[in-house]
Amino acid sequence: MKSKITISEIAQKSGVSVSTVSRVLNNSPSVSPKKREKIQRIIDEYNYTPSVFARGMVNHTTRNIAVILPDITNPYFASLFQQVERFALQHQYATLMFNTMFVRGEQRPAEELTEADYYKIALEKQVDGVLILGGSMDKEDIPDEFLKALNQMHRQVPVVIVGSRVDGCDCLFVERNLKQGVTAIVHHFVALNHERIGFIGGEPGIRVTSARVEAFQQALSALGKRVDPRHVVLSDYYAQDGYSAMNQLLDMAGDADSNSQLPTAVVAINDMVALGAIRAMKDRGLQCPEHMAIASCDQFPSGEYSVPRLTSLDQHNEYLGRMAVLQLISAINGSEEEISINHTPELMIRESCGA
Amino acid sequence: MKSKITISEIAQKSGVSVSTVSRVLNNSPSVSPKKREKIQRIIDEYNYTPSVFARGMVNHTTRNIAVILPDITNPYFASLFQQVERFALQHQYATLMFNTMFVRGEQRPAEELTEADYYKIALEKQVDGVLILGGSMDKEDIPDEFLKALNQMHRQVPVVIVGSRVDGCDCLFVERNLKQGVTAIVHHFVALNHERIGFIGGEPGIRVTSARVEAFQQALSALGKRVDPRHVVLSDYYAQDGYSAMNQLLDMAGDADSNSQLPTAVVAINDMVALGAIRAMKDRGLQCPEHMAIASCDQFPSGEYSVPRLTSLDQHNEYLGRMAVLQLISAINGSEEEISINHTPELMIRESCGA
DNA sequence: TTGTAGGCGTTATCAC
DNA sequence: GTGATAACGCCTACAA
Repeated sequence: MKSKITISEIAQKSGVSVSTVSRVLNNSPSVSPKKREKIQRIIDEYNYTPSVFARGMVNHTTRNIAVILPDITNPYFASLFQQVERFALQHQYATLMFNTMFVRGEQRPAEELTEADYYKIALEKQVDGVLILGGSMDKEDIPDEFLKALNQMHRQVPVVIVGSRVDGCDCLFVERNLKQGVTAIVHHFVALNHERIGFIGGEPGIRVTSARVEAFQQALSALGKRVDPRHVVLSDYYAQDGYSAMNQLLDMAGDADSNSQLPTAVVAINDMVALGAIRAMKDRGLQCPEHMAIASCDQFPSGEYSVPRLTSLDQHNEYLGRMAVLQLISAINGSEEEISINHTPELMIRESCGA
Repeated sequence: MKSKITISEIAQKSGVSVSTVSRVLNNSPSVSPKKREKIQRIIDEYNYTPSVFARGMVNHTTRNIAVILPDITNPYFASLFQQVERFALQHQYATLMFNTMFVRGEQRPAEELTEADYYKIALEKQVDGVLILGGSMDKEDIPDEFLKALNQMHRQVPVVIVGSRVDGCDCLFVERNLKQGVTAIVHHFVALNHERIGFIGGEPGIRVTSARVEAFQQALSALGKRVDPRHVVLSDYYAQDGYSAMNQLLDMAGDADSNSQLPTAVVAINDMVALGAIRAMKDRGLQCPEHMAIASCDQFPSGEYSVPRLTSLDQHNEYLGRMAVLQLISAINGSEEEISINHTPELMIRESCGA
């Protein structure tokens, strides 16, 4: 690492004091135009950039934010994160990303870091703010100690959580409208004359999932239909989980008394689950949507190129990511208020729903 | 941001000097056990962590690395990056991620940052090392000025590039074996008695693509077969590109004289392209693998749950990511030598190849 | 083994 | 409008 040029060297070469150089660096108005111009020339010539360390020492900021999420390999997080990184950079913030890998428990890193450990690491990195996407934050029962860690972190730096609000958590929230989209799917299915509708995928005990299941049941009972509890099969968020959930559903057909009771349509928690489910159907010689219609709650890229093309919800992740960053930055700048967002998932009707 | 406790306060509370505290912080041996223990207790009690700024001021390191890649939304980069982040953290390095979004030109961020701008930003962030995955680095003709930026960056901090070596670039490289996997696919197809084999997807002028196309042609001609140039349709790396490439291929069937000349098997640059191609076939009433077999060069998660299940190459990205980080860290620690890696893609035979 | 003191590169607060 | 100078929190000779 070549030792960098310092502000005092720039000052010398420009024949001024460090304070004056510092002034042009932070474009303070009180510098004479000619000096300013000369100094700037020298700065450019030597390709000087101020030391982040020295700067940090005095104003205690890094211009870095931390983003903590479970699994960047999951398209939902990837698309959200992409926007976050981009908009943060537009505001001169770089993004430190932490992948907690708390997916299905089994994938935990060897050292057994807990999510709270990640909070601690982020704090040690002296980031100016923390953005949390999903993860344990979204559990139905958040351990007190976890909540405490969160609140404590928020006392040090602003913390924005993309997810459902938690009682007793002081962090800022950017909430998705979890129910509206599901309701739209249900209405769509009912309009298509489906009588028995199921729900597959999503981890039980996680609020993204339970909120959607609840919306699913509410929408149905509002229409005077009831849900067969056997038609709700939760598992997790990946293709293999859609595969296993659909298999469990189809296994019911073996029982004589439930033979004719299979759902004719199912709501999948996301596109990957939908794909896995379609795979499971195919393995039993069943076609989607002919034998069973499917619509998913979370559109992933290229879902429109699958066979069949997936009907799903566009959650407008670009918008969400942008809003989350805006919220974080405004909090970093001292604002207390929560930005209210207008998040409306959009039903993209394609083939898998049979419309 | 609550003002943090400092080393001198810890020193006071422990009844020792700052140097002694500093010694236990950096576990220098010369501290008496009892003092060490007491100091450590106070450190823990007050949850003290040294200021990264002050530390950086003296040893000029951040314990941060930068990862620069084009598009985290692309599963290839996501899986690579996931491993990178994880292994870096195991070595106490946090990861600053930059998503250049240089995908298809059109997606460039509004401010029109070039990749060289990202290098500059990474440098300004004073990272200890830079990891570059794909991007302009992989172009066939790298502009001189770009190469210069790269070399200049490497003079400041170690730069590791995951990709094909570039003449005149001093950075460290972690190279994938681009050809071996393609050859395996070709051999597999030939063993399946395919006479006319095509290649779809991948951006022309990009070396991942051209190296594979070349390997494809070499493998074929080594077997005494020749490639119809019309059967090589390059486009890009996404589903829509597989879709358009396959359509272009199928359009040939319209020409009377080339009617029977369609390939009976194609190699796709990756799973997404393969999926798009299968979609295009379906739209014309064609089945994969019955009408045309497909195998891809880059396996993505859940490719085994698609219809048909995709035959593709497992590039062992976990291994690659780990090696890249190891290379970077060893360079940060002053090692000059390149780690030699043993990268061997593995053919995963599933359904789309028709085996 | 322990403590003292100088310096790392900025910004901010003063004088001028 | 400009220039000294004192922090900022840590590490590392150097002294003891």
